[in-house]
Amino acid sequence: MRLKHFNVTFGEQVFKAMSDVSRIRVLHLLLRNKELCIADLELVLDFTQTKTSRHLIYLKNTGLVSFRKQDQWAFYYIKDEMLDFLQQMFGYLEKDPLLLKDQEVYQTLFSNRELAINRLQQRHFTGL
Amino acid sequence: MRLKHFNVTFGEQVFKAMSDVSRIRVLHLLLRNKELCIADLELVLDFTQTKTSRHLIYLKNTGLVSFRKQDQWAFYYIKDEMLDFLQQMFGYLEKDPLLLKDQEVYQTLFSNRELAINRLQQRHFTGL
DNA sequence: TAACGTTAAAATGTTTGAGCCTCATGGAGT
DNA sequence: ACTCCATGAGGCTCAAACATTTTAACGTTA
Repeated sequence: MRLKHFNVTFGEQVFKAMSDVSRIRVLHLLLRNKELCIADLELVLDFTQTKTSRHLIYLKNTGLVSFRKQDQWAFYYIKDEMLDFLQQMFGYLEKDPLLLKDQEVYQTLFSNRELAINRLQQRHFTGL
Repeated sequence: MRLKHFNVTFGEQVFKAMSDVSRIRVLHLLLRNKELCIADLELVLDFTQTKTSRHLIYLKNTGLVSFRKQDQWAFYYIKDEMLDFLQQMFGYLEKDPLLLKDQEVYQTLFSNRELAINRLQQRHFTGL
């Protein structure tokens, strides 16, 4: 169920969504780590909460991402049909230092169990 | 000399360049027909002269196109190192009705010898 | 378990700034 | 003078960043 073709109207939206470094960084993290909540993205990217939320709503409205509510968090993830396209896009950006650093920061925070994802996993282990 | 990787800063610029239907249509025509001058693009796309000129300067400034002066015309073309990337982009848009129509209009005008390109070729045949 | 206060997560209301269009003008070449 | 193209100024729409408010989970106490 991948998207092989789209029209210029949608294309315009998609490119506009990617025409901002903040959103590029968000999409990159979502692409490499399945899903993140607003709070975790804030932490990794060092954004304000408002900025993070706005950009994710923007991405949701253009149809690039979706989210699910679990406990107190909203976990955003890239929509299935866009994975193909975005992976191709980020092929061109895979060497970028800023994106590489973002992923490192994510890994560190995850290892240190400082993310909401960790707490979520914890709860599931303890049976709740 | 194709571009396989670029950083987010340039990526942001490129995506911003493509985040406008007018510029998408221009790039599409340049991609399929090597080079066009402002006046011809005006004619094919039904843009005002100002609008056409502004978008092409925008594309030139972001590094997607370049141009050469010949006789009274400025012929714009897609830069060599961006061909690969743009061809991949437009693979997703190849079925779009508006883009297909644009190319048809171009073909018709070209066949009817109503474009600057035609006059250019004419001059070369007659030896200037 | 009902009620209160506290904190965390996310969304919304507002203003400033950027991008696109049009009209009009300017300049270079034939 | 005519053609082709570029640029300046003004108006309009949309998006980014600010601070603030809503929503909901949690803990304690009784």
